Amino acid sequence: MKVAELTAAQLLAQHNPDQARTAIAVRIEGQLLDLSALIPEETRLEAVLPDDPEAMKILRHSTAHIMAQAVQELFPGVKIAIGPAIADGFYYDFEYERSFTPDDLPVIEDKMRRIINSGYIVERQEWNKEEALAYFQDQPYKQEIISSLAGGITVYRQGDFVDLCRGPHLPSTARAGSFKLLSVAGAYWRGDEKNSRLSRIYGTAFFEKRQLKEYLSLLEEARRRDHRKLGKDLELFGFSDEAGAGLAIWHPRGMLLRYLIEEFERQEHLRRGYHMVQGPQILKSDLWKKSGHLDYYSQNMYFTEIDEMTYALKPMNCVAHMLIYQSKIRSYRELPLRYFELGTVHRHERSGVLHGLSRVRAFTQDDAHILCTPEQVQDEIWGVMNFITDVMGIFGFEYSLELSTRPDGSIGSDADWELATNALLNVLGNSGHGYKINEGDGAFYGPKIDVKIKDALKREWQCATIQCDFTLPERFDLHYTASDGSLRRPVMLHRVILGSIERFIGILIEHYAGAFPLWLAPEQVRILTVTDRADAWAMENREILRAAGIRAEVDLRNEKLGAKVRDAQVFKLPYMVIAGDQEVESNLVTARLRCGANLPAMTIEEFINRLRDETQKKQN
RNA sequence: GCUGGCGUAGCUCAAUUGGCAGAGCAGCUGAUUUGUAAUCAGCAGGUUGCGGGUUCGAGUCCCAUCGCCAGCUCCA
Repeated sequence: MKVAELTAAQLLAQHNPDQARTAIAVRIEGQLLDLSALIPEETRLEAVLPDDPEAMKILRHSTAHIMAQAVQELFPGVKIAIGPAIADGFYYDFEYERSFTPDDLPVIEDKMRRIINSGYIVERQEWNKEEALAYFQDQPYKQEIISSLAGGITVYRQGDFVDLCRGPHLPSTARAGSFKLLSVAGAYWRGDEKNSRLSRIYGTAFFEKRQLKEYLSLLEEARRRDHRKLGKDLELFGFSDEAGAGLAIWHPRGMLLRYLIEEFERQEHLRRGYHMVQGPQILKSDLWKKSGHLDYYSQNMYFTEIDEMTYALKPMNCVAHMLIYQSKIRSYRELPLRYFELGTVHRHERSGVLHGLSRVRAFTQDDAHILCTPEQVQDEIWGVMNFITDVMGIFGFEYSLELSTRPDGSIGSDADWELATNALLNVLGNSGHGYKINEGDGAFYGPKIDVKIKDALKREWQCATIQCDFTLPERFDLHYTASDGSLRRPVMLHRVILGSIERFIGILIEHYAGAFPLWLAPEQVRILTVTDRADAWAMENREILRAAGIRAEVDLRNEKLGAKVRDAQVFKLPYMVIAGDQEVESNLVTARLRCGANLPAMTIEEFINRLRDETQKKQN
């Protein structure tokens, strides 16, 4: 008996008329399908409604098609490539006689609105290869895609515009929501710079206008918090054309912030049984040959000649730590050995990837190398994991965990990989935190856990990482004497907590929007005088605060109080102390918080105690 | 590195088709002695990133270079 076939829309209308009106697509056994698809009448289907996570992708992908249609109508002869939905929106790649510019965007948007208002039915069709190749004869990118596909081709038609697509799509262009085209950029066909260059237009779309507005204001907020902008405004750091690209220059306020973070790290490491060490900036090339960096990393290294001998600026800190381990015979009783270094490394990053403090050519890692027995590996990883959790908690970051496992072409024995991978997995399992596994994404020398934190732009940054290494102990022929007198090979862990101090500070600036918690504020208190009658009182109290370890300054300028408050606010200083006739008279402190609130008058001792309490909490 | 865009005073920006490089803030000087986000006035500030070229004349056009921005790619 033949089963009647209906479109998904018809079937939905029969069983659930309410949903049929707002449905974007349907889901059948987990598969997304168009409302226009023909399906057997008795199929169980589920409506994909606008609040469904999949609906957003469909909307954005459909909006990309609408944009392609608009571009094709506005710019005859344009070649269209691909246009997928992405995390926050969509893009479409085009090839045209000129690059698109931001000025084109409003024109395209207008056209898109017209297409949406026309309410074209979006129709799914199945073509064979020959039909598709013939139809897209002027579209080389589509031809290439068609040629690479096996079997039937599905296309979507809306008005006169037909695009190759797997779908699903909105049932009509009228169902598109609020959208905005955001930027134009260069891109390459299939992401390969050897291929022809395309002009990419990025946009975003939401079902509700309110959601679009929220997203746009989030983008605006992200721009406002950009660490490159705040770093300059708050006089933290700078760059100089004369110094060179990707080389940060730390100004007094930024250096103080950095010092506070580094000092915090030193104390935390000492507390956890690490030894502080330091290697030189340049080491002989032969040593890099031994470590393997010359073979695997030399294109990123800087070299120099001294006495006819080649040296390299260190791109990583591990090598010197190997030499320290090797400097004497090691017993199992000494292990684990944890060497910690705030190590500055230099890497020749490609010029196009440099970005503020996030990607630089010289940076400092809070690097440690742990050498231990195989039996100790898991405890050591667990210790590092706790360390990371504590530190992220102090800075108030959310983070995600990823395990990267053995890649093709790796070195080390199966047993080594199993031991290390299991140790990492066990720690992740006990962490109480979800994690993702990236199969085959580990380094060739060992598996690793990466910790990623989110910044204001919701970009994820890799900070902490724990990596097992099977090569270096081998290459440096490290061993220790075991309890039975035999010589054994130690296991080595590389790990960083903040990763790059520079990048971490960049993230911190955006995280706090420049308003650092008290313990990190370079200038914690500024005393603002109302008239010069308070100058002596202000300076005297600055000294009292400084003696108590508080970073205090005075503003004695011949300005109105309002102007001084404003300047202190612009610098996002945590505390302002007002110094006028009243304060000189009473000898009490009147403090203003950067949120605008005033504290009741108190003695300088009470004020100091308050600041100490707040600093100790190390929280926002 | 690739593609595109950009580079004017410390900062934010202006300068008609190629036709006298300008403003606000910051700085300095003076006045003002001021109570919670900008007191007033004056002065000074530039080889328009650097180097070539076209032109009677270049901030503007061309070439090269350095740097910045976006994206691609990269991040053993």
